[in-house]
Amino acid sequence: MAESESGTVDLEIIVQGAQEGKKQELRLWLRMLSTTKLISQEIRRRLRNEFGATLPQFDLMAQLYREREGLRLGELSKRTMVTNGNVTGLVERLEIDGLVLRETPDGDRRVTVAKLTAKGEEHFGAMAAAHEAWLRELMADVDPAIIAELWKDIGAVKSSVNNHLSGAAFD
Amino acid sequence: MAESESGTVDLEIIVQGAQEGKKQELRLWLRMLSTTKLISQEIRRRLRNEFGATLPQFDLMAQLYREREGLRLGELSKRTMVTNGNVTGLVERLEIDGLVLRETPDGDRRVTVAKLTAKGEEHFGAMAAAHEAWLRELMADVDPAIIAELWKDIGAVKSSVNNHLSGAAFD
DNA sequence: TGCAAGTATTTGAAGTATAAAATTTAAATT
DNA sequence: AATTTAAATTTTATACTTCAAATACTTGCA
Repeated sequence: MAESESGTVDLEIIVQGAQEGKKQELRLWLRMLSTTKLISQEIRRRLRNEFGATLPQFDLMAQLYREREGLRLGELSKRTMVTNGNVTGLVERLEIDGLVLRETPDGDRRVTVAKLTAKGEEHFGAMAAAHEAWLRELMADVDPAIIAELWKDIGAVKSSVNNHLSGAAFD
Repeated sequence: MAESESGTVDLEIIVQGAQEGKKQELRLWLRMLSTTKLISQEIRRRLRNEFGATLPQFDLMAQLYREREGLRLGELSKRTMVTNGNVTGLVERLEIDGLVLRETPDGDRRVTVAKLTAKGEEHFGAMAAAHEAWLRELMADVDPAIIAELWKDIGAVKSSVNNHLSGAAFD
């Protein structure tokens, strides 16, 4: 913050800062994107090889696991950030595998509620334990303090993004 | 749950630390994933509305833009983290739109090189400028120092993940 | 009562994604 | 030269993705 004294040192920093600062967000985004892709691909591969499941199916089941009474498809769509039309097919396939079941409540026949079957709960339990261990393994070289800081700072990014969206959608 | 009279303080901290630390990586991953999805969806929407392009197409063109002589499809696959088979269709559609062209070099007829057409370069140039501005806008509320730190720390995560992959693939 | 307006889900079309098998061409062996 | 091995891409099959339009049901209100 010292612009004082002789005054030439900071000029360099300012000039450089202006150039770099311009693309800083882009660089961060590209790195976030490639890192997320990398992890996703690895998790996807392991889910497939060890449990015969896909990542979207895992995500969907994770939501149902913590709401044992089940969830409406629309609510499932919001929580998984998957479009409505997509949830339909996802639940359909899981129902065929006997992991999820659909039912229409008496009150409102427009609604479909999806919930895990006993088989689904058991299956997901095993996957969730492995999934958590995989993440610890993949991030093993990162200092826990850094992990905590990243969690906080990415939260700030998320808030900013949420404040500048063009359409709808919130967190 | 105290195990001894005198030495219980640290134990609690340790136990709690172990519990929390256990899921820290999972929490970070979930936040990274949801934030990345959020930004992707917004970028996707804007690319579609303002340029009639998709995100994968944009990514692919970005690679070709910085390699004016063109790239082999295999190389394109690595750089975009998109599978081989998928690159084929992606390039095919871009060729139909006249943004990309394919050619087979004389030396090796197994190879296909894709490069941007003049129209493709012009089109991408406009998109890239907008894209960069969008990211600055979306992250506008985040302190530049935090952006820089995130870039560095996510780099550490990426390295760790690369060191613990089960199959192949590097950065 | 009756129908316009709203809500919840499904369907359809085009594109993107993966893994794995198949194809084509090149290089290395024998 | 014929055979094997390897490399680069395409094809195939299935799943996931989005957006937009269609369907089915509910509600509010004249």
